[in-house]
Amino acid sequence: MHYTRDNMASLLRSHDINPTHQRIEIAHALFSRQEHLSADQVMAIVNTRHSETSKATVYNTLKLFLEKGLVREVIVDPSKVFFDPNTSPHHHLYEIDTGHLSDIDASHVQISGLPPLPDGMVTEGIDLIVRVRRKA
Amino acid sequence: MHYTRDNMASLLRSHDINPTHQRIEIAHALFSRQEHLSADQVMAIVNTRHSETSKATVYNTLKLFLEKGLVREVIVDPSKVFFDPNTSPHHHLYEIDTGHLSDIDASHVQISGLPPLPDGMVTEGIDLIVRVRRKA
DNA sequence: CACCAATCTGGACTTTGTCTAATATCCGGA
DNA sequence: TCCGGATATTAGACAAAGTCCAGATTGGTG
Ligand SMILES: [Mn+2]
Ligand SMILES: [Mn+2]
Ligand SMILES: [Zn+2]
Ligand SMILES: [Zn+2]
Repeated sequence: MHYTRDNMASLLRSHDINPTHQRIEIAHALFSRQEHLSADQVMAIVNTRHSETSKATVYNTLKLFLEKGLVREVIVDPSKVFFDPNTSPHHHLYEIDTGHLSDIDASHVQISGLPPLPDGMVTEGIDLIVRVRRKA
Repeated sequence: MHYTRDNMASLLRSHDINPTHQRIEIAHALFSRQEHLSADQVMAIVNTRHSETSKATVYNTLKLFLEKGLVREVIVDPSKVFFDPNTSPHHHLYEIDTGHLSDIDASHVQISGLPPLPDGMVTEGIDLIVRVRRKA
């Protein structure tokens, strides 16, 4: 399955999102790269060559994708949020020096011994972030 | 051991920090409460009654505390950083609705199966965040 | 074509955080 | 005590990420 714009349209429809030109471009930026991108980076990618999509639309669209479960949010840098086209459960490795964020497959990682949740609470997600730095 | 201002001064000295009036007040805000506070919250606490400490000093001081290992940074909310007076290894529970952040004791939690680090990299820390929401 | 709802847009605005140049404080030596 | 330099604090300008809104576009449908 390639990440053509047509396939992006189907993907959007399957998540109950009306596939407009801008939404298709933004989805294509994320899914064709399979990388963690900030709103700023998405903006830059989508607007290479000629400017097509406004800042407001980029933010609105990413928020929409989030609500519809098409992407996931990764909060590891205090100065910007990353959007992640990989919504399967997985963890993250963050290289502090470079700002590069990569996936850690969850299938072999095991987390045990977490205390029971407070009453009336339900888990929205468990984020495990390994912060690394180049050895001195 | 109470969190008197005198004890704060000793604590600062023991971390190689020159204990000034402002630094003592900021340390006192964090340690007497033993809570996770944002820079904004620290600012508000320290400046109740009469204004004493500037925004620049609050940020400078929190960064200094961080460098000297007196506090830890917790990144869970895309809109602000929390500072944590508890530097022992522990995890966090984040209530998305309220923004409230609490500690999870690390002693019973076990994380296994993490892949080996990329070459030349060293772990700076492992953050485990359980995001919860009030049940619908 | 005319209409309506959904979408997109520029730009003003807010918030968190940084930077800088001027001032204040502290401390050791003469 | 007075001086001089180092350290610390400050106000306010600035920057970057993100939000908001009122007006313009778009894309069907009758
Ligand atoms: Mn294009
Ligand atoms: Mn006071
Ligand atoms: Zn990921
Ligand atoms: Zn904590």
